[in-house]
Amino acid sequence: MSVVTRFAPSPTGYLHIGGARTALFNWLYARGRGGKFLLRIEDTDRERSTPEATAAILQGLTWLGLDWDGDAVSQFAQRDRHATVAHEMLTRGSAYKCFSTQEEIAAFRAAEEAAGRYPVFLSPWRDADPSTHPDAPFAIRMKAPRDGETTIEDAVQGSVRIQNATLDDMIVLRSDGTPVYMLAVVVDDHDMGVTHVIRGDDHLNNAFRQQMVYAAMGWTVPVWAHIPLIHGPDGKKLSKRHGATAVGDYQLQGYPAAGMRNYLTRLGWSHGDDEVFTSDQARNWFDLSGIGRSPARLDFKKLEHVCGQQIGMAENAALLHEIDNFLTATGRRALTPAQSDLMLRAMPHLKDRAKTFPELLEKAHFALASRPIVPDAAAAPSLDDTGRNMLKSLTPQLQNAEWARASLEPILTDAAAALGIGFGKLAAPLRAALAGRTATPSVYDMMLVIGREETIARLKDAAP
RNA sequence: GGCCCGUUCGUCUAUCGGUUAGGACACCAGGUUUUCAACCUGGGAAGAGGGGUUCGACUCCCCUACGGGCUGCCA
Repeated sequence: MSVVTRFAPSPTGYLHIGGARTALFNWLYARGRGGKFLLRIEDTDRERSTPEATAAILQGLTWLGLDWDGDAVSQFAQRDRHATVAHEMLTRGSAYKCFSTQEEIAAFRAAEEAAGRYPVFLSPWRDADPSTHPDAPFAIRMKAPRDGETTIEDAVQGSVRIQNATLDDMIVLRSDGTPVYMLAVVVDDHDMGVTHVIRGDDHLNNAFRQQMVYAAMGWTVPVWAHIPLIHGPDGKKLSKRHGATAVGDYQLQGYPAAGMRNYLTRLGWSHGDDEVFTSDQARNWFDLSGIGRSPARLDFKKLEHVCGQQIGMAENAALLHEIDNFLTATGRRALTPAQSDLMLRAMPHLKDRAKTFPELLEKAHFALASRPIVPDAAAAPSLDDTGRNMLKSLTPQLQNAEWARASLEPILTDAAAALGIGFGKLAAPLRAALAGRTATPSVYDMMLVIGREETIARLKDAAP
């Protein structure tokens, strides 16, 4: 049996980090098994669903590199099919027409709660004769078993059992003829051939009722896998006050998608002691059995560490491409061809020193800036009289040097020795002149990347 | 309130009855160093509590505590 998974967000806002991880798990599971990963937009709540939200979700998935098979399916578009199934349940006797009004039900609930009881509404129409109300509006309720128990075999949580008596007969079709989410999910999952339902823990309780719909229709129940939710650093449910909860926020802050994927994959899932891995490894290793049972907290420090590792592992050209996208996404000017060229040559010296793109860009300043190089506040003090004099005596020696690290190194170390100072003292003004920054790659690497002419020109700019 | 789920270092986790309870991030100390990043060495740091079962429990069972989820003609 070929694996089919899906991600089914409701388009009521941005792509939440928790949703992103759910999508990632589904994607990983399907992609690692040559299966399909489908996308369904649960837009049946017409009040809250917006096309902007749908676009934001697709954009977030795309940025994360989670590609889906086929077009995104609109749940709302399937409403007729859902209604047909509800009526079929009626025909099969696994559902019935309920003429109780919402007011009656609300009143019942209020009374039960006031009496300190748990309000399970038992419709009086379950076994009544519907022909007594030929023209009255009705909702269709599923006829759920009243006794016994229902068990869910969950790939993460194990066997979960519930007493059927605690469940009421859920509505599957509203009195206005529209289907309810609980029915729509089951019908859609069945129609789309979904074999594995991997979703948040918050749906675990829903699975019981959904499983009853599968049973009523004689459909094959998918493999359930309810994964624990993500919590904020304080252990509470992740919310806006914890800072970034939208994947778009992370993109804008310059975290690499590969790092996000790696971190999110490892959050709540493990493969022995492996912490940093490639996408191929993630796909090959990912399995439902490695998913933990308790909620995990977001740890930004570890996220950054993993991102740093992923930047270091990335191909130079791919990194440059991502930086271009980052610049565009944050509304900044794209790199010129000349800047891209220098950036590419500088990349080997940059990618091991940065955890995020802004950090990498900052360290790439020497390659991106053009003369005259204006030192920032931290670098400027190095270009005092002493510093400038050092540069003045150094410049002529570079004029005819062979432009390779092996020959530049003795020149600089000898120069420092001649001045009776440590190399660090010489490197500071050099760094300030070449980059205008204090955090940069090695001075040798910078000189080699920008070349002799540019190096000497910058030194002369700083110490005329 | 009821039902369901969970609980190993600060955090993410390994362990699937027998380990000095391992790794990673973070932290502390030392080293290296050309800034940043990195790197090397060392260190502190955990089985929520209580009962069982067992020769032996982090591991299996029960209770309590705490945390979370659900409890709609929302999704």
